Amino acid sequence: MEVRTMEHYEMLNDVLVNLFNEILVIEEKALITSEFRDITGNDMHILEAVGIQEPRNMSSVARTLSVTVGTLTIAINNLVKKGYVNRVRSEEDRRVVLLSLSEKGEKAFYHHKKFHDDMIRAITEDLDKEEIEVLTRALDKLRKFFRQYQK
Amino acid sequence: MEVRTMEHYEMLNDVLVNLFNEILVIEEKALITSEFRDITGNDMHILEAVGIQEPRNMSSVARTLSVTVGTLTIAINNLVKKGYVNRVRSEEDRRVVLLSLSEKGEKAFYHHKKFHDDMIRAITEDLDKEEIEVLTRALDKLRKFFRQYQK
DNA sequence: AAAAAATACTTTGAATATCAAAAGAAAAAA
DNA sequence: TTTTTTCTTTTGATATTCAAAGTATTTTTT
Repeated sequence: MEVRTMEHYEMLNDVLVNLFNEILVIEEKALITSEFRDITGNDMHILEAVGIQEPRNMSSVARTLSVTVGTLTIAINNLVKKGYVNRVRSEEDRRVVLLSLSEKGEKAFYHHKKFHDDMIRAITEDLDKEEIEVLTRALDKLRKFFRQYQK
Repeated sequence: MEVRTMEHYEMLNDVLVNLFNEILVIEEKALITSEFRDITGNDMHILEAVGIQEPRNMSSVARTLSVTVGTLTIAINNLVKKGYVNRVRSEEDRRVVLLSLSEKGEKAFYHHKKFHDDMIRAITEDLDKEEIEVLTRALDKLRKFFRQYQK
């Protein structure tokens, strides 16, 4: 293995070992500002899954988050109590619970989104179009690797 | 924002929003094989922090993991009970506890390392030297972004 | 139409993770 | 020799998670 490649290996390994493990913690610190001081990083993750599109039911949100529906129920209890999420029984099928973001929840959602935008800007700042293309391709490979390894 | 760029934005955003959140879950599934069925992803993370170098004390490992020493004590109790970690009082300073990996712990450590190696290989396989360069640079920026945002 | 099965969700009980604060033991400083 | 500091563990409280049991509603079968 030549030196140059070795450096890249070390770099990538460091990212995998350290950065990914730190990201959730750091992200949480960055997100939980004075305005949204009563929600955790986990909560924010749930708000993101509930999203700003059509209301979603419990099962589908749980699937997105890879948790059981029981686990989600507890988390949603909290978010409803804190006023971030609306929980409404469906009229068509009264077994179904529909989740949506309250105004406060949407605010938090957009606050989070801004963090991601900032992050993407930071990453792509000094990259030209072609380089961004390369980066996108590499990350896509990373994703495929994970999704395939899952099996 | 032009269409091409928008696509990349979506792509990068998806990676940041979903992939990073999934990675730890997927990694855990991939790692907890029949051989190491009694440890969690969190355990594996701790084994990684204890590492295969010189024995480390509680405080320093806790700092690496960004948890309190009390939290680490509990986790180490488990790992010692399961036979992955050796916990020895230092002779020089009898307040200090020195942690090291047992043979079983080292095996798990290398198993984990192999996963990372596979992943890096998968990512870099189809990329030429220049492309790897771009990827490395972008990830380095991502790392800097996070470390700086932390303040 | 009634009974049985399936579906969507909540509740419960147990395990694990986490922190802050208190407590214990040993070393360093005064 | 006290006092203070350092390193670790313990304790009590809160949160997250899952599997399994329970509830309510809808769909399917008989």
